[in-house]
Amino acid sequence: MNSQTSANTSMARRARMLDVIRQQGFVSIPELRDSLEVSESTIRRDLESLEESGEARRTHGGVFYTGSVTTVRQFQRGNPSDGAWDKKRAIALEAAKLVNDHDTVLLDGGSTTYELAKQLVGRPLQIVTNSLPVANLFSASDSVDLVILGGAIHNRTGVTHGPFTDQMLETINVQKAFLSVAGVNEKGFYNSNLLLVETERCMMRSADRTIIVADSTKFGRSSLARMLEWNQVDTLVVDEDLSTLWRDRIDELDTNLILAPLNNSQDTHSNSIS
Amino acid sequence: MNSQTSANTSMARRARMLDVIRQQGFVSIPELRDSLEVSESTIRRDLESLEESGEARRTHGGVFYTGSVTTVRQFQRGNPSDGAWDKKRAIALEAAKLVNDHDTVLLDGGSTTYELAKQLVGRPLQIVTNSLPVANLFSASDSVDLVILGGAIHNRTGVTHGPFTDQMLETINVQKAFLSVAGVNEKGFYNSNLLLVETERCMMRSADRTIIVADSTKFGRSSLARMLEWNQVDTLVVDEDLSTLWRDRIDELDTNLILAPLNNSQDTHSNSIS
DNA sequence: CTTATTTTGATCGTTTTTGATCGTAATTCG
DNA sequence: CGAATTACGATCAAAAACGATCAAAATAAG
Repeated sequence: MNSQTSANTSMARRARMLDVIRQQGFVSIPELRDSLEVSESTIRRDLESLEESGEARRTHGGVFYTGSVTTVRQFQRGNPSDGAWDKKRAIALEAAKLVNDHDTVLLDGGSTTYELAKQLVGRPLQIVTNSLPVANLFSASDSVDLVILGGAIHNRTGVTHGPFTDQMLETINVQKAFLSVAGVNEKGFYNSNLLLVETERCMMRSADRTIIVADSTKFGRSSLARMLEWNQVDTLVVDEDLSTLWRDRIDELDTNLILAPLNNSQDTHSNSIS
Repeated sequence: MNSQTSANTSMARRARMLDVIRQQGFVSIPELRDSLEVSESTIRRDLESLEESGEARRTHGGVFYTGSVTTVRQFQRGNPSDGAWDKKRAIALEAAKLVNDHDTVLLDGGSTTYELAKQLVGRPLQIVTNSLPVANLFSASDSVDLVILGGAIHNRTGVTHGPFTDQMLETINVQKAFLSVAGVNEKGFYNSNLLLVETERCMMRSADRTIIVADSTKFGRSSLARMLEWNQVDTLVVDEDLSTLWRDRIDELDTNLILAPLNNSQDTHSNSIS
């Protein structure tokens, strides 16, 4: 009941900014300037920090919302439980380099592919996905042609699967398919659900290149259903914590291995994605 | 503005300060100075101690309350209340009554059908939809079997359409389909996009009953593409602001008309946020 | 009543944040 | 393919906020 925008600090401003971005999906900088009544310079600076924390993604002409799941207000102190998250993000950065503009890309569900999707927002691409969260990321974007694979939703994960999905995949061809896994061992790649695995097999058949994204903790683990054999996979993107044992093993196969560097330094200004 | 009678000790002041901080979530130092009528230096000192005890968190420009489990303070979440929004909600309430438990229901995109979807969350149903926002509503629900119609995403609206969608609809049968429209005139029902209209025709063919939800402002308006004729529609749900002219016209057809009462009571608190 | 200790308020130099300007890069349009 | 327009990042000066220091007022003790 007092002044409406009394909270005139950078933090409060960024919170409001993020609110606007979330609501609209995409906002231009002049719009934000009018809406928040600060200079464009300030907007740019805030956006820089907002992008760094992964909550938004800048492009020429504005910002996309990529909303991290962490709605919790966090100060500059690092979250202790981010070990695995750093790996996923590093993998996503490397995997994003494998994608060229105007590619047709298939994205599976899963947290790592979701991170990859966040990196791809704003680029001119054709995206095919069976993941509801991934689809939400791109749905506001003009630069992306988005195709959703229909089918029944798997409740926990928010991905479609089943005969509808598989049938639709048969008539689709993509250049690169990015798949996630629950486990990797010497026999192949695993996931936890039989129907999902069947859908992922269809994905592989629809793709010219199959790329697996998996953090190093997945290695040596198996799961219920075997999805793919080693020789069916073209490229594998893993964080550099992968043991030398596995590196050597993969060397002997004709699967490409890409190791994603884990940037532990707080060098945040050098990462530019073109 | 209150009496700061004899309780002018530092402890009492800090207690009041914390009260203000808790209430507002965030306060600037000048605000606290005005509110407590002491100098800024004193405020700073108090804040220092308050931060040390972990009850508040200072930042440049002010203080955040961190006292207990931070009720994540939303700044302004207010949706600018539309007049039309009340109508959509009234229509949604009536339309929800047409749905029985364990029905198979098809939901089109659009703001009115979205309101309907919100009313259906939690009920045991099979839901088929081409709308990304609608799918998100149900994706976390255990009681719903959710099927998404695949296909290309129409950017602005977040619904799938096109040949994939149509093809998938051919193999699907639902009991009731709820469709939204952009306009209604004496010739039939209109929407703005040709491909979307084609998809909606397929929806109608897949449904035993076709139900149109449209608020009264849509009547008399046409749009680019005619979707359906009057005789293809079983039931029409409209708010009670519909003119008598249109009521009489519809009376002469064999389309069921359901008028949704507009509750003018301020029952705006029942909208729940997932 | 005087003195010592604590608390408060004011001042000043330093740091952070902000807004404007300008050259460069990207995008659009002809 | 080149020109015009728009958006971007870097730089710099002004403004705001901060911490530290010191004097004045209030409180407590001798």
